[in-house]
Amino acid sequence: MAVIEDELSLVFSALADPTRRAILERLAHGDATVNQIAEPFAMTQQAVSKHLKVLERARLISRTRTAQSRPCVLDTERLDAVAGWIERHRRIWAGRHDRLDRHLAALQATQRRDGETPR
Amino acid sequence: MAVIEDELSLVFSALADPTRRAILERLAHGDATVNQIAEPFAMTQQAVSKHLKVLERARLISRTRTAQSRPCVLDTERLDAVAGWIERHRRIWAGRHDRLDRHLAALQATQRRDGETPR
DNA sequence: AGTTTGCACAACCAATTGGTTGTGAGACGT
DNA sequence: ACGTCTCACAACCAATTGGTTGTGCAAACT
Repeated sequence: MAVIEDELSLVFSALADPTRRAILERLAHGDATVNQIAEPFAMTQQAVSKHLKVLERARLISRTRTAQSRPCVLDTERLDAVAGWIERHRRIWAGRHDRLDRHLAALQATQRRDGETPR
Repeated sequence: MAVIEDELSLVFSALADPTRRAILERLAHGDATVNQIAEPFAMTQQAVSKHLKVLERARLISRTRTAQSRPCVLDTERLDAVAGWIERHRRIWAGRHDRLDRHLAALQATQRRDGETPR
């Protein structure tokens, strides 16, 4: 339905998949080929290739052609945009909370664990 | 396909829609009823209601029942988790770019708090 | 009591997503 | 030259997404 999709939406939806986040974590430790990336996952090479295309479209990774392999490299710039958006809104919301002195929502802030369950 | 979806994926995919981000921006300026939220959008009230349900499932907003209206309130906590993820990865990636990759193994070991263990 | 307002549930629809298998191109090893 | 390895394209499929209309409940207004 969304023919044209803004950058932010592309990045967020690319990050909305555990497999793709795992791929990014893998790449954070060093560049890798498609097969190296695909190896730990319980899915076909083609499926991983699709995920890489999504990440590439969101410009979270870029790829070069070295002989017959297509090494994947992280692209930091995109993540800065997302971090910027988040930070802006965090600030607004934090301000709102101080002003309104709402319910003791601050108590929930002790929970800082984000569990991931890859397949 | 993803029957069980982790918190992070829920939040990211909730943020991956411009309409929903606009709703959050609207709510940042104050609580609002469904109709107030729906007013500026060129879509039906039911569609907005669906978006609100997505945001609620991602726990980016919470709702109370006040008489016949269902005011929406922002929930900051979730965004902290996302900001945390982003920040962690930004650091790793930044480190990768202006440092020697070899020495990073130690650093990333200390920063890995969300167990993404693909297998 | 009857009407209006605020909201959500249900059924439907087209487009997208995330996976599969099948296939084939291009670079490498021998 | 031949086989192998790396990777992506195409066709297909089920499930999900993002919208619609139709409907109906519950609270509020008159």
